[in-house]
Amino acid sequence: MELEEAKRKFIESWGKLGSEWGINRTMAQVHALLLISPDPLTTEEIMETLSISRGNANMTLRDLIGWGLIEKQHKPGERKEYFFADKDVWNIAKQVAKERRKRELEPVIKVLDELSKVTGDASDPEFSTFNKSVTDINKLAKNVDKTLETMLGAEESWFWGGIFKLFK
Amino acid sequence: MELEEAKRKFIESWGKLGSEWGINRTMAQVHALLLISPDPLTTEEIMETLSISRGNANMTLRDLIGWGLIEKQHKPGERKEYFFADKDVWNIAKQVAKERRKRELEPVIKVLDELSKVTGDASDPEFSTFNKSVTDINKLAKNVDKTLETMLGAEESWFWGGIFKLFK
DNA sequence: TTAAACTTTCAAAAAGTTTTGAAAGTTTAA
DNA sequence: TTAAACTTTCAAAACTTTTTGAAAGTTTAA
Repeated sequence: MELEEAKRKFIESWGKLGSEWGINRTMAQVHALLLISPDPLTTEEIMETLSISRGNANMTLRDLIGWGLIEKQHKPGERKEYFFADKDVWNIAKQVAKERRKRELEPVIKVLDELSKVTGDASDPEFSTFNKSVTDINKLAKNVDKTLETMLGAEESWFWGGIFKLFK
Repeated sequence: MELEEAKRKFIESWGKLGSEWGINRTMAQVHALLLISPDPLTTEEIMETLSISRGNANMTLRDLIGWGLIEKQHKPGERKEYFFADKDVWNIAKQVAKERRKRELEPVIKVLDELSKVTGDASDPEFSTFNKSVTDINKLAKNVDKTLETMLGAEESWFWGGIFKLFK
């Protein structure tokens, strides 16, 4: 396979994976493009390469900055803004985990905490089934949350040494 | 909060979380409904409770069976099919992880393996940046894959004992 | 100042996804 | 067999999300 074709394929696959995991396709594609670019790119270049509009490029770049996945860079003497991606996949994974935890897991835990407080007649199957499922899910969610917190906090814990020893 | 309101809220929240993670809202809601139902429900009852059409209910139930999250049950002397959800949250998490691994992670690894094979001039920044990102992501993906395999295979490994000791 | 170079906004359009519901198909009991 | 009871299908409609592009806004150098 030729390099240009491989690049296209990489961008396409990354976009598809993103959309399957609830991240919009364009955002994942822009991220992929920056991941394989040795140098920072301008909005113009990104628009061109991916055939997307100015508005879309701008919004997507802002979102990616919001996710902590890319950064702006200014070149001395130039007005244009350049964008580049952090290339450390471990940082990327951490950043995504961190954001999803904050944006999605935390609000759900808040609701589950409320729902866990609902009281009722323990001999009523309607109540006890509801209560068991809610408290079980709440426990799991809180454990995942705590585990993530630990994982994301500790740079090189026993945990990472154990799980990802083949990788780092 | 009253039980009926709490049930509604649980179904709504589960649906929202599902859609954020790439699972269709109705599917997550039907799953939530069955999770808090002490008894199996018919298609009719599900349609009614969630105000969805017959077609939608049928498709969604089939999908949920495909994900291994719910099962059909037949009551002796009755023609209708009843549906019920596995209530063990640990099984649910395992099942979802298993399916996503198969449906999404595996195809991506296949593409990454191919892209890793692309050869080029190591002194060309275009090639070396592409190559580094692809091989790094490939390594991470394979590690996640292996880790999931281990986790999902071993019922009560050191891993779960360690990570989820507060939960089980 | 001014105007060129660039970035941001947002309403409307396009694209993508989900849902509907009526019709077709299947199964069962008699 | 038949027909009632139930399940499945799928094209069209509704809804949701994403994208566009032109206009407005901002910054900078002279």
